[in-house]
Amino acid sequence: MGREVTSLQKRILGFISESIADRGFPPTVREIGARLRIASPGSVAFHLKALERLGLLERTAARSRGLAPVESPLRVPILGRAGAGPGPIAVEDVEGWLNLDRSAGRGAHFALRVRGESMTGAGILDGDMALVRRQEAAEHGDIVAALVGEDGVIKRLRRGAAGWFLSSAHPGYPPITGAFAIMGKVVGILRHYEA
Amino acid sequence: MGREVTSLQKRILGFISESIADRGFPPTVREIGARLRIASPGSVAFHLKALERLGLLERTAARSRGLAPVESPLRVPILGRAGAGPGPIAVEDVEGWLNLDRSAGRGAHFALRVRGESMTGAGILDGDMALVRRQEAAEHGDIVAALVGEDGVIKRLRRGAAGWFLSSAHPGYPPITGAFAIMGKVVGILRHYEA
DNA sequence: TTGACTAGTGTACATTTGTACACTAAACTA
DNA sequence: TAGTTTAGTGTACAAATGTACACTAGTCAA
Repeated sequence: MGREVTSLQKRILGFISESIADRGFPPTVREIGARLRIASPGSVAFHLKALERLGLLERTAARSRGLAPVESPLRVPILGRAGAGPGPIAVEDVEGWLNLDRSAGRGAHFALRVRGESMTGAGILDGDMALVRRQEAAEHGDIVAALVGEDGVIKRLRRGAAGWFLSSAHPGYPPITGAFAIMGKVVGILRHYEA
Repeated sequence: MGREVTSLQKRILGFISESIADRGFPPTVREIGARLRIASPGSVAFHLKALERLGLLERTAARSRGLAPVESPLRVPILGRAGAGPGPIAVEDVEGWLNLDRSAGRGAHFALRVRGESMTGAGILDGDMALVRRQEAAEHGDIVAALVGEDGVIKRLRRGAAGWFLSSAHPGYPPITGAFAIMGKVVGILRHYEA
């Protein structure tokens, strides 16, 4: 079995992601075969085994549809230059894929709604969702979720002469130099515009 | 069949989401039964039918694992006030669930990487991903992805005395009053902090 | 007291499904 | 020339799987 993914294998992986995005569940071996004109289930199994070996696919043995692309199944095409007009998106316009990462659901992350204007200078607005990876420490300059008394806040962690402190990114908000506990590091910001 | 979801049905829906988050694919009728101590597959089917009828579950008939919760399977807990320390997140701290919506993958959306500082005043930074819903028109005040010549840009759509134009949100960037085509409306912003 | 609804058991069955095996064939490499 | 890799067909089979059906039982409202 090869060390590099073939174009057919890429198409198989793409079809699996497409199936998950469209229907909510992965295809069967035979559904893959039907789409990619592979008549024999054994031949599809061969490619799935190769994809698993290459670390591009997780499989659950002997389970129907036991396929999970390692790159998230929630993929949105990232457009490069053009891509005008309605209709399907042309393949040549797709620069890559945005993965809304499935690993975020695995317990290591949580979300915190941002309250107030104290971080607008860093592009974090009131109402944004901060995606936080739980960890007890962070580095100078990281944006973190911290617990100050009873309140969870989103601030930038800094180290000064007097030790660690939390700084805001908006005029009029003084740094927090008192006691605080780090809940985790902010790894992403998600904002939703209504309607 | 009832008009309201029962607590058992909620647990079934939760288990389906859990299965997808953990393994990448939904459970079978019998797997649901095994987890929730329902011995008969017919009984599980009864609840799945009820969930479908209530609009909480999409089903693909006669397909193994043909289950897709309407609320996205990619769920991250949103914490309310407390929730400090390591370890599992306490149920009483969870304010709700952030759904990284599966519908985003269904062809109606694409992503565009934001280039430049022209929208920093609206909290949209260089390098952010804009999640765009494809549509040909938008309303006054909407943030849109538009095509100006060959370039895709993220701007705020406005209507003035002289007609529609695109405005930036940063000093020194003049409005775009020439020809442009709307590619879609920006429905979300996703930012990823590395490491 | 009848009906509707929730909740369940047990059985049955036709398909679906993953996997295994034997075999073929082209392209490339050592 | 022999071996490896990619790519495929066809067949077979046990197990998994969705669905259907007949039946039971408790609760609650009309």
